[in-house]
Amino acid sequence: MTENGQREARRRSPSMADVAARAGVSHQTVSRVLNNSPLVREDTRERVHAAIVELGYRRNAAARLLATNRSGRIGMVSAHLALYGPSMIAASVQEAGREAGYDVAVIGVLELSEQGLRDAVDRLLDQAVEAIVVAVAHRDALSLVRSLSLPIPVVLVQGVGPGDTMAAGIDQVLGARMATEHLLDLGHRSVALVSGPADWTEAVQRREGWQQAHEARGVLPGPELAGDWSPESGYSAGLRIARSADVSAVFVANDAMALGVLKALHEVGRSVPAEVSVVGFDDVPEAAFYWPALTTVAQNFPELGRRAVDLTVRALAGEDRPAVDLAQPHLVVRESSGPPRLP
Amino acid sequence: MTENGQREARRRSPSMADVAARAGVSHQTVSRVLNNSPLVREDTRERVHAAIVELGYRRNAAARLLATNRSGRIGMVSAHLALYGPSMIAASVQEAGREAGYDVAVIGVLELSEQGLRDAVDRLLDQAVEAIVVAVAHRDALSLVRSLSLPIPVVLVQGVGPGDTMAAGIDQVLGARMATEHLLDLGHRSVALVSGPADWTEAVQRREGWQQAHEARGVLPGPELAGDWSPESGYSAGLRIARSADVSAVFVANDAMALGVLKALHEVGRSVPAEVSVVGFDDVPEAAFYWPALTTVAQNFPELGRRAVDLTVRALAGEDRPAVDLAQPHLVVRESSGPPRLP
DNA sequence: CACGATCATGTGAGCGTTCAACCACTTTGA
DNA sequence: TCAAAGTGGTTGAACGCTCACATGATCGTG
Repeated sequence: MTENGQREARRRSPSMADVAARAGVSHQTVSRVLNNSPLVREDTRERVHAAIVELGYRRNAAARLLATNRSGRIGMVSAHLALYGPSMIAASVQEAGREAGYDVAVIGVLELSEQGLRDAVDRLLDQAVEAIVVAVAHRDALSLVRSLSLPIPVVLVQGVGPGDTMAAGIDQVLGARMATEHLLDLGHRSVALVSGPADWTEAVQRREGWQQAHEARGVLPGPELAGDWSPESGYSAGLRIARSADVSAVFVANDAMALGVLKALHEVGRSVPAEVSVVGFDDVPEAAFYWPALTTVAQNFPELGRRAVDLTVRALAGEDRPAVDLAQPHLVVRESSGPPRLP
Repeated sequence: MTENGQREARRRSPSMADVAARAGVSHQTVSRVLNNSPLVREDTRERVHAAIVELGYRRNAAARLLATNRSGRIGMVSAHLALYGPSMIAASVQEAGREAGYDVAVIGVLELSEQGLRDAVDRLLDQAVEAIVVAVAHRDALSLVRSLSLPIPVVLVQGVGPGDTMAAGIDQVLGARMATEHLLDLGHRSVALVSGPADWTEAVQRREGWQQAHEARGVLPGPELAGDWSPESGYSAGLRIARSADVSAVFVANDAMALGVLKALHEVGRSVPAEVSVVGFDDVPEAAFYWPALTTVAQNFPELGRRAVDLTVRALAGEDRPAVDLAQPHLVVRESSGPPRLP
């Protein structure tokens, strides 16, 4: 304890007071310099800056947060980050947040239980986030988060529909409709569907778009096969499709399953697109190199991230006018879709 | 200003003092309860807990950090999060960190300049991380980060070689060697290589393993084609391979490029594996559904994450004994590799 | 039955910021 | 000439927690 002074000097990083002493001003003046207050003379400002670099000072974020109660951080809860869509959304929000001057803390929820979600939100709250972006397309998850009534703004960014508030998304119904109409336009009488899991809003919406396209033409939709986003499920759906000779076109709710469908068709010896046309959804970077190159629906994720962050910033600024911001996807036509073989 | 009291009471979230008052104890006792100190009687503990839930109290992390100077957070700087390997590593470290009781803050570096990297580290330092995990396989990036001489431990987790300190990784050389030897064992006289970009340590190491395998047999390696991890680059390499009739086997440094190679071979009409065998690296979830199903090298990412975090925790505990922790990959044989066609 | 242990709790300082209030000194304008 | 307004600074009190230490019970022990 006699070496108290030494110990104290040992490794503590320099504080504002140290800088102030060095520059011969008060700590408050240092604070002003750091916060770009105009109320400080040019030469003192320079003296302070010099002291800062000499001491290698860096401002303590915790103390600042404690005093201001504003962290400059927004939280994001995601699920299924191994899937293409969710991971792209996470990346885009993070990037857009950075551009807007926010740190984005992403928490991936492993199991989509109520508890798991609550934990994720709790951990974000512990990190003092100023707002939370929820990117979980699971239906129950959405309603749960809404029911949490958090003291900070919550913005949705996946599985968004017209009824939502404070939500940014890409119009899944429209995308699916475009894909399906593309196939119908080519002359197919109807289009089969390989869907995603029914408890994902996005799966439901893509199914909806597929249905709408048929309705708009007054024709009955083709058969519907349940998938779970995985290539495996696409593969087994593909085998069943290959068996039924009357299916000439399939809309597959994501590219990974479409890959499985393609494989099944190859194995059975049905050619794509000559015998069966296939359209996917996502436009993963590999899609152009599937065999054959996959026609699919592309989503503008960077744009989505920006819109989500924009919404968040507005909510943070006190704007409470509910808003839904749906961006449009677009169809990328490649080689896996073509006109049906004439009978 | 006259309504100062009201304003103060307005929205401030409850503090330890509030809980203490409510439970009829001192703030310190509340702190003890929160930190599971044994020095508190069971009934007071319950009273405090009750007060906590009644008030909806949650402990202020900033204040805690300010007092303890320990954030319970480790930072991670990643690059190329859109690629399979890097994103898996990021996810696995995050998950392993959580299990070890740490928050993991991931920062994705977009451009791998010195400045970009410095910024990323700066931002992590601002977040008061206790250690930094660097998952950037770019050669220059590695040396740069090492030269930074940060006041906190730095652990490497990608592009790791035998000469490193405090590093966890998967043995890339071994993986590539296994892939190449598999092909040689099948009877191919030599194996061609589609490599990754030369400034990625991992690309260099996979090339090294490919070379070693040939050397061990005393045969000359096949031709080498430069790629950049993208399916496009694999595709154009594939076209060149298809043209040279004497190449019967290719080792492709990642699965995405392997997909491109497969496509090129299909287009030219060379069958896989009858005419050309192809082996990839990564074992992406889709690999089993490529056409044909891709033989490839799988890496145990969750294990890698655990080891990296373990190393970090040990470094945090003051251990400075340098350590390199290389896990073994394993070969997954599927349909894209087979014996050469007899001449 | 007084007397150190041990247990359970309270007290006050300190972490490094920002914020509100205040001060001294200059300029302005009627 | 003097009040008002602006400029460039200082001072001290928060913010909500933990740490070191003090204190008051309770208890076994010689």
